[in-house]
Amino acid sequence: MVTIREIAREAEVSISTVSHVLNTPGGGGKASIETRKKVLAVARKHNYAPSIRGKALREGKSYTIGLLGQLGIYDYIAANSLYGASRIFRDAGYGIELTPAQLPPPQPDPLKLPGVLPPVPEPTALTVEEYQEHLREAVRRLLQRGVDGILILEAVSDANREIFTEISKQLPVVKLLFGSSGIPSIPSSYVDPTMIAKLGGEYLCRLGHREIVLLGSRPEVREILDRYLAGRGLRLRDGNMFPLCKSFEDGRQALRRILRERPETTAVFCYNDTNAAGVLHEALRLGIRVPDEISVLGVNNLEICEQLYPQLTTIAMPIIGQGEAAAELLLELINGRKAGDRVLPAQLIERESCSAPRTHERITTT
Amino acid sequence: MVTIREIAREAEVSISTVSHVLNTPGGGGKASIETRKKVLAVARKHNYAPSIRGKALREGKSYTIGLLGQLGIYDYIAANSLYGASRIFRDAGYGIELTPAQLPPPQPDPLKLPGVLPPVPEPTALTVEEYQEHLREAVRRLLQRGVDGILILEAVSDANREIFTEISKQLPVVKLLFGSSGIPSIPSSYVDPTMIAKLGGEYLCRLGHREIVLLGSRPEVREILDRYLAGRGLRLRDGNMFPLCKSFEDGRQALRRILRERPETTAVFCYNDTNAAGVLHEALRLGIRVPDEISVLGVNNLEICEQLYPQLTTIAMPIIGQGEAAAELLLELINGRKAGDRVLPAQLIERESCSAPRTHERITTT
DNA sequence: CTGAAAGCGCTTACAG
DNA sequence: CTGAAAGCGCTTACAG
Repeated sequence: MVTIREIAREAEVSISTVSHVLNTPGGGGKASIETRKKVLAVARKHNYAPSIRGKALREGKSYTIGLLGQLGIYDYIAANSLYGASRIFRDAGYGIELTPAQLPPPQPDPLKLPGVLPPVPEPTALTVEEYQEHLREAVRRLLQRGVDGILILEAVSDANREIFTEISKQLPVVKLLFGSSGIPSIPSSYVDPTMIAKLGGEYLCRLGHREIVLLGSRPEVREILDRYLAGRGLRLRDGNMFPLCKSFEDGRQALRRILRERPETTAVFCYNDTNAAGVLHEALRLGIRVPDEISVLGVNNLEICEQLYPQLTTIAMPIIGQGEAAAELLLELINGRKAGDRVLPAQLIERESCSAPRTHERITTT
Repeated sequence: MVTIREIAREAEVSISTVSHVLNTPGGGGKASIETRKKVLAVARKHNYAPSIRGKALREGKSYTIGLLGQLGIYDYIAANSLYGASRIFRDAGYGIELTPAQLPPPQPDPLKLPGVLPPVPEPTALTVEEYQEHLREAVRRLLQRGVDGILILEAVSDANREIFTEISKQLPVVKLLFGSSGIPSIPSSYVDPTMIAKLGGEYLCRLGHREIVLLGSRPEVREILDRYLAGRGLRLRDGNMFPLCKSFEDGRQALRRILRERPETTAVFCYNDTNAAGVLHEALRLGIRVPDEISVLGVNNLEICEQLYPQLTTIAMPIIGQGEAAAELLLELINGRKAGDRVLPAQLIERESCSAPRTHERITTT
């Protein structure tokens, strides 16, 4: 890369003048038109753009955002919302610093060849202390690299709340996804859980379902849905049996348990598409017809929805949009303004996995 | 962040001495033990680590790697191999610069709410010229940010070969995934296609299949597999009908066409898990039993394999390992050494979608 | 053994 | 209208 010094020499002016011309787009009325032209011509000729490194040092900021989170780039939703954020940051002249603060991915290498590849640590095996150590180390690196703000891509929990609160005193911090941060100094961008609960409840009621089970939602969603159903003389039928049902495998087991303990169920409201995929998978295995014998509703609208059998009806949310909102929040904070939560809407996507209940046709159970 | 100047003042030494003590871990025999102790104590007290920004400017390097690619973070394989790379870079003191060079994701926002969210451009609609402009802009930003090297996460094509070649003259560049780069100055890390072809061919032959169809592989894989089969008196049965079969939807259509035009087929070798998922989906729809009536073999070992019905037998590759290898290559180049391609092994993962052929039991077609 | 000085690429008062 | 100077945080010869 050519430096400002070389541009100055070739344009036969001082570096001050070069800097000035380049930083006053309109002309500013300072440099003479001739000088201006000459400098711009030389700069264009060399395709010169001021080095961020020099600028950063001088201005005391880095034009870089640090990314902090375990999920990070390894999850469809996180990745796509991050793309949304990256567009906003890019347009504002900011880069995203990825690596040094990145926690391990949620799973080990799909293929381990013993003796050929180094073993990948199993992050699920991390103790709380190890996790916290990991997080602190990540923050330390981010600070050392002088990021201007931090984007958290992780759910706030007892294990990290204190650490996050601590950083937010030193630096602008915004959280992306996973609901509100619960920390006043850390605004968040997320999708309205009330809307998700109501959209799902309303849809299933409209189809005529009265025996509905909810899989793996946060407590507040459950409460909202319960209240909505109560308004129609209904209630959730699962007795809160499945608060932790999240994964594909969880979904499979949940369906078996539903068939055993709640055979009257006509609709399963799965709070993510992944456990919904597990429910569908197990239904296929057991010969339970979806949606004829049981309706399945997901949340997220992942790519996988169209690839499942039957295709999954789900509640979509603006994934890229959440990232954009978070980036806007963080830029607000960096520019010294106040910022509050950004709550985005959801939308129902009808496919094949829900229909009116036809309970009495059920053929198989177990 | 506290600076070296404050450490120096508090330890009552010059900044030179602070820098020296911190940069000679062993003691180096230069500073006195007392001074050393004092400096280290103060540094530790403040949790001081030298700012990368200052160091970078002085040393003429940024300790940052730029990421260039369309897929980037949005794909399971790319994301996980990137995680592998990030670990290596982090341990070497390098960060990864994400945003400004990132091209759009392969697909639009799963949810578009008109009037609520800004529209997301459809990258598939990019013309070659737009794509090239995008790429050049990304490179320009990366250079402006002074990255020490570039990691390319994209297949080399006629549209970008020249641009990539050009960058590799200015900066160390390494390509990750998608086979060899075909550009001498850009080494690559990838999985051995010969091994994939042979593993698949050998496995299907061992099961007794003689009527095999190949879906969506690159030509060289086809050739290798053809040669392997020829050694056993067999040949591929598809007449190269499906070179471009990549997506889920492609897989669905391919199965219908196979049943129509190549009904004798007993095994489908899908060159990725995604089109294999399409084949399985369509088989379910049509009532074709897998593997009883037709065996399906994938490549990649994506998460989805275990979630399909039946679970997909596939050829796995070291995904994180490929990223690690690429990072090592790039560090070699940055440190002024030569580096060649790194070719990694594959491995068969048996699940449920392949068995010995039982063609005569087929019940349905269409 | 320790510190003053130069310099990486830039911007911003300030002087002329 | 233009340029010399200071300084962002660091490291590295060099002098003492």
